[in-house]
Amino acid sequence: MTAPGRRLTQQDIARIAGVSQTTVSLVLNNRIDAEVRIAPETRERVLRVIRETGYVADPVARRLAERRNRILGVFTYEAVFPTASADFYHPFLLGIEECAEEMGCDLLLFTSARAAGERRRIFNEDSRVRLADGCVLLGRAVDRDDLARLLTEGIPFVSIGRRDDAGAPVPYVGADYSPAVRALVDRAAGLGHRRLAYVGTGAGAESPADRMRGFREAVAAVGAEGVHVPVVGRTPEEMLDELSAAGVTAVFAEEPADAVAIMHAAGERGLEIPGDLSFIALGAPTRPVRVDVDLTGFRIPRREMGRRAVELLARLLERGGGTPQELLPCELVEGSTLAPVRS
Amino acid sequence: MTAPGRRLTQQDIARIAGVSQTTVSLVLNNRIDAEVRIAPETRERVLRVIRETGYVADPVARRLAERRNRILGVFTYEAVFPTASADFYHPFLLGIEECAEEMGCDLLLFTSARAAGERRRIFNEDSRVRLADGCVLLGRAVDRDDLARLLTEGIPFVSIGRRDDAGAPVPYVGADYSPAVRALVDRAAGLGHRRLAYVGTGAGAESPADRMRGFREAVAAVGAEGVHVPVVGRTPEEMLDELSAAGVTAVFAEEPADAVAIMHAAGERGLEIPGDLSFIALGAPTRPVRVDVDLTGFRIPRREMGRRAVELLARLLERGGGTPQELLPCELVEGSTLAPVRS
DNA sequence: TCAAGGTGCTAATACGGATTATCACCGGTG
DNA sequence: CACCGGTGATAATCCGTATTAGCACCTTGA
Repeated sequence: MTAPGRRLTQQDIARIAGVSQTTVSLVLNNRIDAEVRIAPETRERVLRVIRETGYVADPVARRLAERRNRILGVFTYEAVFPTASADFYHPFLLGIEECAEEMGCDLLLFTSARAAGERRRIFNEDSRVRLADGCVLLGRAVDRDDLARLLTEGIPFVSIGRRDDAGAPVPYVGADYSPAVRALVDRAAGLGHRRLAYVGTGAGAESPADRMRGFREAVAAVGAEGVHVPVVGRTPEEMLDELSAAGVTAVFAEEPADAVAIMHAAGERGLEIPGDLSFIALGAPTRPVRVDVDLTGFRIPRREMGRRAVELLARLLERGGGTPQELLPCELVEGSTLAPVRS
Repeated sequence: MTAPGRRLTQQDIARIAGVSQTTVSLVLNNRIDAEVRIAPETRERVLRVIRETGYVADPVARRLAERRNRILGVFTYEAVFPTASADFYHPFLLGIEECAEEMGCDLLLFTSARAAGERRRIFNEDSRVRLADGCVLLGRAVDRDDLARLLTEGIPFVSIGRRDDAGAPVPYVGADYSPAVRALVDRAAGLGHRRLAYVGTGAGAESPADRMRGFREAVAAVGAEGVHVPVVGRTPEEMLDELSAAGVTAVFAEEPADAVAIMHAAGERGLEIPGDLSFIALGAPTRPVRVDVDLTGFRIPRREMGRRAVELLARLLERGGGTPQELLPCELVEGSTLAPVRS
């Protein structure tokens, strides 16, 4: 039926339908401007050939000529289908896929982006970001230089997760961590907690920084005392020691997995949770962990963030201009690990 | 540094360096064949301009000139990032991504493939399969007509999962279910089981049919008795009734989730597992299920299948021709739900 | 009978880079 | 001095699609 070797082109369609390549292009793009006219029967004939042959325009050529191919790129610094953090990224991708599907766009995963043995970079020897109309960035730590370059090169993109300026404002859809953390601190304070701890880095990327900021502000506002317990290179037991020594009654953990680990250590020491010690998880686990309690905290609207990012990207592509920046609210999760402080 | 409006082209570089666009291209591609020569000083001059301007070749134009995308399509009949069957498809995708990454290919997810409200089809009004160099097919039930059309249109593809001929042989990477099931039946027979049951459809798609075939052959070979217990529209209790009535001592379940459900029902009736009733799971769960026992059965080499599919597709694209068909062995899982039959 | 105006389509070109065919030049030969 | 082979570069094309300018052809009206 079809020639096995070569891909069908408009030229082929034109030849079969007995018209010019131009006509095929015009029919395909439904150009019925006053400028250009195609007789209904010609149009039908061309459409029939297209239907019969299953012709599809080459997206590359299309992109070269038109600057658009209805392909949205998805760049992730980590593998898209990882084993470890699958649960964390999955909802974002779900949202992205849903929205792309609704908009009739295909998704291009830049899996080729890794320079041999190294970390993925958006711009490697022959970066292919431009194959897509625009792209969505996903990943905990987005390279600052990559961001800057995306901006200066004018490549349309939306980052999932708030990003500070990188020479210029960065378009993003983020989770509004600060108010969520503040609300939880307020609630803890309302339950009598006066010595609160923030467990985590609280810095580095924007999202931990946002949480930390919310924590500090709220603690100051309610006149409580807040301590920062770093987590890198320390065992749950060590952290628990520090918490106990500081007389902390409510633990705010950046990473739920840490909360779980410390809770476990606390349980081993005979502490009751939340009676003796309350735990608040600030987000979703980024490493695999068995969560068997109903942690108090908030839900990162990951799926919605994915959707929104694609929506904003689409808007960027259509109308251009502007630097969309949105923070989506996190929904509080009641849970059962926050209780009134023991008198 | 970078021109704000337009992107630099080879033409620009050529103008600045005082050479032709051809020369720039030749220098860039390091063409030092005997055919083409560039004087060292000219080459240096061009390279300097490139360095100074930060010029990078437009990958789109590049792809147009070569005849390939280095884009591999991934077509899934269900959403790629589903909530329900995530666990089942994930390993395949993991393998696909790994391999694509190693080969420097990007992955195109055909998210646009769904006709409004309907099931996904490869060929809908404006199918975009041809966007990619070739594609990998994933999904339990692959549409027969779609397969046939892929074949007649000569679109390079590899199916994950064995497929029967669809007018012509279909390229695939499958799991070798039959021998795996046979081995398990042999083992059960060796433990004294004489009345075995196959729980599942055992037909429809190729993979259940392969399992059923393995079951039937092995049962016949060892001179045991095999019953087929259909599963559609029946409760675990009903199936358990049938199993008991037939005096079955070993249950081979196509779908581990069914095994778990029936085991649960059996437990409720005071049956001991595997003392009173053995269970063998023929694969991985395709619906979310809480598996708290260590099921005897086999492991579908999903990740390997994903990898292999991409490898074969790559080979198909390079050398062309041939219809690769491979079945990867399933690794037996010892587990703890198969025991000697009670005397 | 010829300009005016509309209709239906196509030739030419752009997009940015890769490739092929060709060309100008120079020193050395017969 | 005509010829030749090697050197260094370029003009011309091509890849597949979109767009623009323009060309035949047909009707109408004067």
